Amino acid sequence: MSCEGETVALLRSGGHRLTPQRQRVASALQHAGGHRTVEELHALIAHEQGAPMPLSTVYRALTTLKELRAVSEIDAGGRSAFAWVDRSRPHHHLVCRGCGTERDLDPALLQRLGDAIRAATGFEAFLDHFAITGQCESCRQGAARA
Amino acid sequence: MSCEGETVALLRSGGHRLTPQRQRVASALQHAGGHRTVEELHALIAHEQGAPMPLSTVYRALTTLKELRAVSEIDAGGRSAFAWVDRSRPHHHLVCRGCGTERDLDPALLQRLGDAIRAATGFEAFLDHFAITGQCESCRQGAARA
DNA sequence: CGTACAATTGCGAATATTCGCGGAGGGAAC
DNA sequence: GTTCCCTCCGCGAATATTCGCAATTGTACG
Repeated sequence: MSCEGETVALLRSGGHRLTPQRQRVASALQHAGGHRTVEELHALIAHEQGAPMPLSTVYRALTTLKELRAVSEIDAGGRSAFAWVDRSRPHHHLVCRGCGTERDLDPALLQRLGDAIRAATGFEAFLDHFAITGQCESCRQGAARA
Repeated sequence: MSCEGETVALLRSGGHRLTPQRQRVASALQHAGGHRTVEELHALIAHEQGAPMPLSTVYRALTTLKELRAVSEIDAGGRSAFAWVDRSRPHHHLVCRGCGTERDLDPALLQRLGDAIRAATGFEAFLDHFAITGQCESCRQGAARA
């Protein structure tokens, strides 16, 4: 993965400092892929990079990266999970409250929402990575019957 | 506020039990209005209802009420806040990451998103009360200049 | 109205997340 | 390359949130 360069540029962009800790957290999340909890990242960092890092530093690095929109936080059923954001390929989740299944949502729909918000209010919504809860079709039918 | 009847019906609906604790938490949130933290609700319950209640019970009642879509949870800058949901009058927030200001968003825009999701996937999105982060117009212009 | 059963509460302990502080180190200016 | 300032890190403590378990209590049923 061509991460180093991207990350460096990103971190520098917001007036934030480029520190090894942030690079390590970013690298861990990029290589792990998908949604990862803080605990998972903490373990990955310790195992795969040789040296451990205090948990609080992982939290702080993630907070900073989140401000830069380099990572997104998603509330995955109680514990929060983080994912590296690929802004060129946004993706979103539909999470069913009934059965817990999760499917992806066409990003175009959310982009349309973003455009509408911008047109109506001048506000630019950050819609890189969203989780929308609701009820899937089969659960809805099951609930209607009961 | 005509709360008692509504709340009773809501609580019974999901196969959940109607307990005094849940009624008290619901009542506190309804009468307080707006977004409230757990700590605020805990204090309100103790003061205005005479008897205190363990914090963990407040958390659990809120979790249950959230499942029933009677309350919504919003991440208000680190600590989470809860609000009573009036499903007949959904409202949403645009929160600027730059200056922190917050404004309401026309619910029709989100309703359109919900309709689109339903048409495309059969999934019914719960869009009663949403917070969307982004950048307001003035902060955007300020950022562009820098 | 009494009984039985399962959901719920209260309590305290476990876990998750944030914070404050003093020292260390990034990076802009010379 | 050196200096200085200011942000950031590591650490431990403070907070916030969840969990386990025994006792309680809604609710369905007879």
